[in-house]
Amino acid sequence: MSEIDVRTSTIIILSRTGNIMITIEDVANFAGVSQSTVSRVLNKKEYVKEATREKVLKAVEELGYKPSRLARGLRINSSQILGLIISDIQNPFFTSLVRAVEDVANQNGYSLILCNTDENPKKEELYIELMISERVSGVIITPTREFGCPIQKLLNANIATICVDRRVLDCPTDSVISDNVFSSYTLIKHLITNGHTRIGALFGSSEITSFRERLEGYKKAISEFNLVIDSKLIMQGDPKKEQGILLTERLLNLENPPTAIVAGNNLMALGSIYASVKAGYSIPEDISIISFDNQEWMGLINPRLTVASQPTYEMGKLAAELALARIAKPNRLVKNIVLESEIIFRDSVKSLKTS
Amino acid sequence: MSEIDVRTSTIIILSRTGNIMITIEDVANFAGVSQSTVSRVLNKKEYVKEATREKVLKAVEELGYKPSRLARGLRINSSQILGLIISDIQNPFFTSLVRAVEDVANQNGYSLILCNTDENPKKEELYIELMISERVSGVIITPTREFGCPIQKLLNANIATICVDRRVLDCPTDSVISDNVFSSYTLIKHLITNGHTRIGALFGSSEITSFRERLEGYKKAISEFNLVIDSKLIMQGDPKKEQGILLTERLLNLENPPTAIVAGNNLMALGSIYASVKAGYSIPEDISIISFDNQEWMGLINPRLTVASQPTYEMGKLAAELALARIAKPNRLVKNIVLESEIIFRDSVKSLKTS
DNA sequence: ATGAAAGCGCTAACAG
DNA sequence: CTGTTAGCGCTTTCAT
Repeated sequence: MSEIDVRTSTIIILSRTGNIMITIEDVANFAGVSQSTVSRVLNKKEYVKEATREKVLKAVEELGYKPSRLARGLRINSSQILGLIISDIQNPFFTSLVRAVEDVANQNGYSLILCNTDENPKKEELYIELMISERVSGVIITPTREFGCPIQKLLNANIATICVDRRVLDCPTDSVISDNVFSSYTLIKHLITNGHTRIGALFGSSEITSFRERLEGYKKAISEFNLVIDSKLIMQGDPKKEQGILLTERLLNLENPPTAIVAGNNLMALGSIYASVKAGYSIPEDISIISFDNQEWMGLINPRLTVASQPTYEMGKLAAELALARIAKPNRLVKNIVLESEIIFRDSVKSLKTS
Repeated sequence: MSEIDVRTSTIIILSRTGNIMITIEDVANFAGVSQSTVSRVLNKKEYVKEATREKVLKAVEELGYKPSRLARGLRINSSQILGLIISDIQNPFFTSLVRAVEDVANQNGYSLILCNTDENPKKEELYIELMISERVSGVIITPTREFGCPIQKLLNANIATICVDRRVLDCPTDSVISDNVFSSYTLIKHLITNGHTRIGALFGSSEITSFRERLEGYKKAISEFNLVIDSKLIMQGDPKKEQGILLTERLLNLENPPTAIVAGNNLMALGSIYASVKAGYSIPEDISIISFDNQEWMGLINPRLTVASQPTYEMGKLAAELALARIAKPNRLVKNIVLESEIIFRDSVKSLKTS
């Protein structure tokens, strides 16, 4: 790493001129009106004589006035900020969700504060408290667990709270999730109808809605086809690449290994593919792999991965809209939205059926 | 899509209890001290008698007091918020950069506001003005162009401003970028030493630092080896997948097509691979492809992609640290940091040399 | 249609 | 060591 200073401090000093933040008072003085008048034209609530309006607008323009959202927020007791608390922005699954929330937020005059919990309840609690301190108008959150989240604190602080991708079951919040049970069930059924009877599963903790429900879908399919649910085949751990690798290795080393593996999310899929290839298995010849969370690269690798694709942008969009709706009407009925996933059938499943 | 109401409005009403935001005054009254004392123990600036301190802390705990960052920010004239203005969070290149900024911000008691410009100067200006309105302490930005960005506005508003991944050349801001010229040069040299003489290039606009410099590195390598710079081989457009596809198709349809293509970023690489495969070319047999911005999937596809990998987390981390440093010392010398990229040689380049 | 004045919740002199 | 007081920049009655 190299560090280069390409400019001199002289230039800096020259550039640091208009340091004074200009306020509503400056605008009022400049326009020769009162602060209330300025406020009125800027918030266009009440009627102002056209001539004064123009005077004010000109002053605003001239002085480059930017109202302080801090002061405004303090006064009206609302920051016009939305908080987004997700587990990890580095997980591409959350990326378009974040984007959607940001889009909706900004279209409606809200700013977006972003936080990553890393599935860590301690961090989650800290961030929830931060949101209260920031007096955000709403929070969209992927809670770390279904019971015992400090989400009630947000509700008590009168902050519109929306769960996304996951739910909490011990307090009444709006939520938007995807149809995890059904999509998991469909995925597993696809495996079974292709002749697979021993299906390894890689999931995150069952304290998290999505993984609990996906496991449920898995079991439902297995039972429905009168196969045995072998607990040795069900692996649960940190839903990241590393655990994906580790748990796949365990699965592959089983006395009676699976012929197919379902990965609980894109990161575990990544790990599972790594581990399989590294162990000398070729996909889908030696092992079939399916996953949740479609990613662009999954259609690019060989073989192209069969996955359950969730409408992540849509989820984020709806969550943000629910937040705005609850801000507008705090006592509206709680709404729990479930979105359909799309199963994308590609080439990572081998048919074991002898035709 | 289905919508299910699983809870009744009764429960909601029951849960909406402690709606009143409790303030420093409440704490002071509860503890039987003045507001200043409460403020003092919470900001641990001055000394407070141990007994009073405990009284206050107990009151804070008891009442669940969370100081309003709005009020605090207004008073001390600093929001303790960092703004991050990037082109698009959906581009995975920015993902770990965002993560890094968020990590540093929160470790230092700052919140993070996120904005996407989509390379749109209008949106960029809007967001810059929003940052001023939010009275953020610092802004980290990937400017949409090297000249004419409204970044001076931030400087005038006395907001610490750091450019990341790109620079502006018409006002003095700190910056952290990667060594685009050199890494591009190295990548192209690798192609040339493998016998490639006609190298197609897919870059974004030269108004953007990274693309301008990568093009520069490209030309430098070509010239150095006494090859001709053929402008037909140099394509520039929106640095996204769609343009990656379109421009690759043009390249492939040239009368005298290239034997290798360099993609200016991960999205163009994605498009280029798509287009090549779709046109029936196999990589690297028929066409060699290299790219910038290493992504996990690039080591997973067949062939594994040769790329220049930038230390994105490190870039974000340094940018955030520069922001904090400038907030602490507004008149420090402007610092421009250049980080080394790592060239990862993999399998997407075919040797044209006959041995 | 506009101005005066109060106050949102907090910090920071300034006293004592 | 602690309390009193005066704002930070804005919105919002209440007058006029």
